[in-house]
Amino acid sequence: MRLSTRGRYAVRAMLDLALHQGEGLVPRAAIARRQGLSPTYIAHLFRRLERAGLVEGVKGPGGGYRLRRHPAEISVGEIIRVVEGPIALVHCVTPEGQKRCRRAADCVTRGLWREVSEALAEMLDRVTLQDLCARAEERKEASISSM
Amino acid sequence: MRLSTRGRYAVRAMLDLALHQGEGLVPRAAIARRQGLSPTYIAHLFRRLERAGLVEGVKGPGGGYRLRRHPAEISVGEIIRVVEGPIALVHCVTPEGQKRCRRAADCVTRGLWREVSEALAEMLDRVTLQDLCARAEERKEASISSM
DNA sequence: AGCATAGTTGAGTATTTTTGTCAACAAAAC
DNA sequence: GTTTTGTTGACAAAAATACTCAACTATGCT
Repeated sequence: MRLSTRGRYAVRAMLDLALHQGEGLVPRAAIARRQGLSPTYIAHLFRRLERAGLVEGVKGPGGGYRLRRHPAEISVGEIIRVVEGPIALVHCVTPEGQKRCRRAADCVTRGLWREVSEALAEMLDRVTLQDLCARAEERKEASISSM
Repeated sequence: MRLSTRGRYAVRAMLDLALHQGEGLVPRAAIARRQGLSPTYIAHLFRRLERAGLVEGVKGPGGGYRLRRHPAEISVGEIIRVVEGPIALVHCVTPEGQKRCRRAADCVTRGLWREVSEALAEMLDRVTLQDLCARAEERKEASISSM
């Protein structure tokens, strides 16, 4: 029941983008360096995020990535769904998964998994990149004031 | 972010045990047949559950498994923790996982994962085997009354 | 005692998923 | 036209998952 690195890296990379978007386009190498990730792996994650309309990649010197929506309009849940698929504790509560499970119709536990999955999705959808930026700011201020 | 079959099978097998506990010891073969699972795989799951004190295995003819606590005292969360480990969206919010992540101290996303993991765990801890039994009964009555 | 029925346990294996890397390519700036 | 940067598909190593097998132990029955 773990998030894979895909989801975690994608959220961290997107947060990095949100934190540095005032500086214009953010190149892959900068994100990779700050977040300690592989540049090419980031490229693959951002390809999905670009197709989903969350980021935009600009080629050429001075190029890089930028968010296509305001950080307040991008939720953690959306990012995760893009790179990991539906937020579901079990496959059979997703539209396609349901078709392939013979037990789906009268499975007692399935109802539970569906309810919990929906609650989990709601939690993740309520948190936006802006919220995470605010947390990062708090964190920074706290470390300064404690000096 | 999926539950593995370990967790799902364990919950289904434990529910099967709860539903049939009035009939005395429930042999592995019966659970396997009803739930469509491999008997030997069930054996391995129940070995963990036995060590955790949730079930008891009785050998010999007429043997089988039985719950060691009342269904109302066994939560789905507990079952999952026994067979899958801590309920956590990311490894770094567990006690051991935290030690192995250099970023743990000042990671902004980690706080989010911790909060969501705790909420998820609470949800799963609130649901007991008895609750699932009640759902199964409802299901059965509904199918009878609709005839 | 001896046989049949069950659970116990450790080792091993096949499959799938995850987590990347590599190399060739495309576009844009200068 | 060269350099910088993103794009894309193919591929591969590693880890996790989902089992199976075989030998063993305990118990009840006749």
